[in-house]
Amino acid sequence: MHHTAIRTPTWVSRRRLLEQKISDLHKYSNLNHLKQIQAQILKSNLHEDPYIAPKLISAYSLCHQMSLAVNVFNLVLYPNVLLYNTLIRAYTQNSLYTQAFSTFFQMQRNCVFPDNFTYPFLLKACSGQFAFKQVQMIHTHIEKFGFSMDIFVPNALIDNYSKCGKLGVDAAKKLFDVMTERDVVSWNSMISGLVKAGELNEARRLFDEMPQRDTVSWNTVLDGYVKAGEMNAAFELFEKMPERNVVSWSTMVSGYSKAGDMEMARFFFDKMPFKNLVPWTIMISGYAEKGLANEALSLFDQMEKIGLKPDNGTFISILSASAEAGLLGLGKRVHLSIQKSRLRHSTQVCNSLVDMYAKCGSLDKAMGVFDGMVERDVVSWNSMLHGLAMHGHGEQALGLFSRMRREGVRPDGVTFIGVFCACTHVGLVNDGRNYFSTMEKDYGIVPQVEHYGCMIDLLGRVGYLKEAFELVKSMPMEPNAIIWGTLLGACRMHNDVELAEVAINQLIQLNPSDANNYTVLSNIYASIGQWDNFAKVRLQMKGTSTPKKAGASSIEVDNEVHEFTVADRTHPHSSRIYKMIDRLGYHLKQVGYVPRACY
DNA sequence: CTAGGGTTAG
Repeated sequence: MHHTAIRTPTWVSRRRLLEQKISDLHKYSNLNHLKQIQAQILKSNLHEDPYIAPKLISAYSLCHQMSLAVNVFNLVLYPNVLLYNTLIRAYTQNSLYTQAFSTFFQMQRNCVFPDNFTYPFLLKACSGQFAFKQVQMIHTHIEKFGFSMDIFVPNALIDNYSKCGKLGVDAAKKLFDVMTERDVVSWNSMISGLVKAGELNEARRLFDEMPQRDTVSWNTVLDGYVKAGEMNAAFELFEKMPERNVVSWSTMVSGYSKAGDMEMARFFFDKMPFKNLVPWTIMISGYAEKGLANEALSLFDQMEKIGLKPDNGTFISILSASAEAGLLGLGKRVHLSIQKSRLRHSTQVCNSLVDMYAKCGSLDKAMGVFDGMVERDVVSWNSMLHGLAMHGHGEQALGLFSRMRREGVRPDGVTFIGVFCACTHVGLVNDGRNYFSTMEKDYGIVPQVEHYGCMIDLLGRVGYLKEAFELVKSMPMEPNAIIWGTLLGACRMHNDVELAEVAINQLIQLNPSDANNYTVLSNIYASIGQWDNFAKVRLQMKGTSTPKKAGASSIEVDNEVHEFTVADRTHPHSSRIYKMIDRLGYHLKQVGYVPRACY
């Protein structure tokens, strides 16, 4: 060997060094480190390098820094298919499906053609995220380019189609029927779509027709029975299965829990040969939903004791159940566990915490979590806004809305529901009307039936019944039962019998089998002395059935939830409770409260 | 492809 070794030119070594650093990026996910490297890349003029730019985008994507990732992308003058694929994948990794979708079309506008990787990134990672029309557009493009692809693409299309409602399932069926070659995944995806659409019989027919079935096929049909609440049929199928995995067992646990049979759920849970986080989550959330805080708490402790680390799904699921049932104690316990975990800064988890605290009435704690968040998305703002509005802090809620706009967060349709809810609670009719008229003009949000509902409630409550009714008539969509119900509520408040009759008749038309509506209508006729109409309605009523379960309120005392319905005397301290209510009623009347008139 | 999962008027 010569004593003077051949030196690598500096730019090559620098490039190699950078490449090495970039390859190691995923190990650190350290943002400062990343920015340093990007600066070096820019200095070396390597940002257009078809190998380096995608690596950098992926690294930023892993750090959830999509705006920085997009910056890298925008620096490249002529992005190629690899770069587009990387960006699409980065978007899907960060749950930004709309952006992934538009990037897909942007690449075609720029005459960069999708390759065999583009569709898998788009379809697989976004499975269940696209609306029917979007899947249809992707489908059209695939057919236009006429790729000769493996079975993966049609399978992914069926999967995506079958996750967007009835229309989607029909499209999936069509595609499934024309496929010349099908594997077990094609069948399973199709069956899963039918199960989701509630077409259980059709799903079962296909299942029986399959040339061969794997455990997924069995699990899918099992889930179909569970979703239909047919636990006996589910049990029968479960016993027939040639092989059961953790999903099969979890499906059974979930089914019994949803059916309210926690003993059977626990029986299956205890019998499972292997448990991952999912059955633990199902079981704990199941207990929580039913208000069984102690059972939920002890199981949560047990899960942590055996060394299982809850993931964000576990946290979110249990928190949502705690919020629903008002279990502040359980929620606090979960919060403690979150603070100790590496998920303490997860936006999704914090959003659930905000919602839980707000729904449990602990607004200070909700605000504390909200203020401590490193990154807030629109859901965070919506949760906090709605929490404030729900508990009567209308002004604070509207204040939060202006803060949201100041910080440059784009409100969405849900935000406005919170805003209207706040206006309703403070009685700010003019503000509500203003927000309603500007939401489309200034924010590009087309009012949906829900927004009309809020406005009708707002107008109706303060007695602007005519205006509320005009708004109902002006709706671009068919008013649903909730709209008429809201209007009816307003009529009740302000004793407008005529309009109440209109509303209730609409309700009966929409849902002729609901006996409740006939009762209300007959009471209206009774109250104005139209006894012939009263008799007519009572006669109509006889043909209907299904009295609904009475609405219930609940309160948590010492980790135990007590539920109450109208005229409930089942509680052991019932007489003391009613004595207290009477005293409260007396005091309320003293200060001028007039109970609302009821039909 | 199958089991748990964040905000939504009355």
